[in-house]
Amino acid sequence: MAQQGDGVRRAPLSRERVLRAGVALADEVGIAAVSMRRLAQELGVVPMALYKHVANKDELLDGMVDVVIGEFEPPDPDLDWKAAVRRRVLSARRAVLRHPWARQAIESRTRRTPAVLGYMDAVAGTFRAGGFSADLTHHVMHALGNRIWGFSPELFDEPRGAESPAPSPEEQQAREAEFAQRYPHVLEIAVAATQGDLSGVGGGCDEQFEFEFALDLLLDGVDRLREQGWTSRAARSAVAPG
Amino acid sequence: MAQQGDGVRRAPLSRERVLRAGVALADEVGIAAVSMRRLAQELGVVPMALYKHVANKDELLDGMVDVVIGEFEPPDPDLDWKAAVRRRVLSARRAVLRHPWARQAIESRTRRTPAVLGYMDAVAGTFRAGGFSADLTHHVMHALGNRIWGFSPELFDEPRGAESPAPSPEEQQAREAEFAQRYPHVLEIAVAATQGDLSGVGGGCDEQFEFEFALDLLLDGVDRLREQGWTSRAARSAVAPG
DNA sequence: ACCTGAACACCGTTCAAGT
DNA sequence: ACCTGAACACCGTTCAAGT
Repeated sequence: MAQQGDGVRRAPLSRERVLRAGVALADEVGIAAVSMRRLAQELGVVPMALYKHVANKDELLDGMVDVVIGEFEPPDPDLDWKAAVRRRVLSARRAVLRHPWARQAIESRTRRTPAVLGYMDAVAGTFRAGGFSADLTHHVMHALGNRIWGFSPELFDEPRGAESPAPSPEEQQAREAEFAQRYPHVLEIAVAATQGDLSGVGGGCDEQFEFEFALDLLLDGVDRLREQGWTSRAARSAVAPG
Repeated sequence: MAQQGDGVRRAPLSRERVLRAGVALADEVGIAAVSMRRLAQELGVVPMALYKHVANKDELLDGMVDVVIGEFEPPDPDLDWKAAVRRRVLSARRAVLRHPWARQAIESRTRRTPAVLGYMDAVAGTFRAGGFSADLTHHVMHALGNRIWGFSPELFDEPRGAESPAPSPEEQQAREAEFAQRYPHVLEIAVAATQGDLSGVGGGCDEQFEFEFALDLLLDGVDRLREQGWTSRAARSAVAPG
């Protein structure tokens, strides 16, 4: 039964629809709760039916990342290389922030799909057009690392959703005193980051500022190398001549 | 039966032993194959027994990362800040390379254990001792990101273990031609990276060189900021005055 | 009081039996 | 030829029943 009974979900399955449903489900319940079975249920379909559109769960996740990449906006082609890279990466960032699971999915995927390669090619092409050698472009891409996807790793804890039942004020104070003694420098930079508001260590720092700080540091750094005609051959032989 | 029958595994369980066994198992079979049940079996113990030493699987993984952090070697205290950070990070890199699963485990963990905080405190302390303000130190740590753990993200495919049955030479050539047309810049930088040896795109690049390139780029960049007396307040008001 | 086997509520994926 | 229910070989974790 329920074969043609409920009549609500009649749109035929397709890879596109499976992937979009995967993205929507991950947006709603988090990536950890996305399973083949749960996704099938969401689509009103038997789990096995998904296997006609994706080979396995890995391919599903790859495809979901591709959907996010599809949301990246290409920058105005008239921009100079630095502005173009900035815009492209900040557009990627907006997409990744819209899909909180995407960061972890991108980090754990190793498969390079056409969408992934296409994006990397566009970024590399921007550097090449800006006068970077293929050699330097390669190293620059490595230096940017996952920042080309618009995110940098979480250094500190994610803000916690009150999992422990709120310690008493005096216990809280004792804990902070111990923290200050054991990790004085971490405390210090957390204070510097939040101008004194310590609601959860590391909780209140301006991630967007950090991202752009690091991005510009890297772009300015490689710009300088480009101007100097840096090559990896010269860099290697400077360390180990011969 | 087997309660006292086999006599081989009699060392009493402890958190230490559980974590070390977890590390050894992950080294052997990969992190994906590490399950509570499998680990218990490896220790000659019923799965439930592990729960006396770790609260759950998340805590097991956190503990395993802590074991790896325990292998980091603190640098000679007489080194200047840049050399000290370099040594520390490169020591972390050696440990992470010894445990290939550690990279992914560190990326996916969000819990900040005492071991994690202790290491971050040491790195932050090195910058502070080198004349960096707490403010700049904070931004520098963010810019380094996961590179303080000794790894940078994989940009290209991991070398694949012949999963497809080796295409025919002409098919291989057709595939390469299509790749060259669709992703010319990716191809170009792959060629530049490997000096023409393209056994698997992106396969043969010198990751250690890339890592040190990016590390030095960042350290030199922040050194310049330190000399200039950079502050985030000034940087912010340069963008949006007032 | 301690320990643990069985059970619960899931997984991804295969495959044989049905139409 | 197509489709799919049941099954396989797993998970992490709970809990009640046993000693």
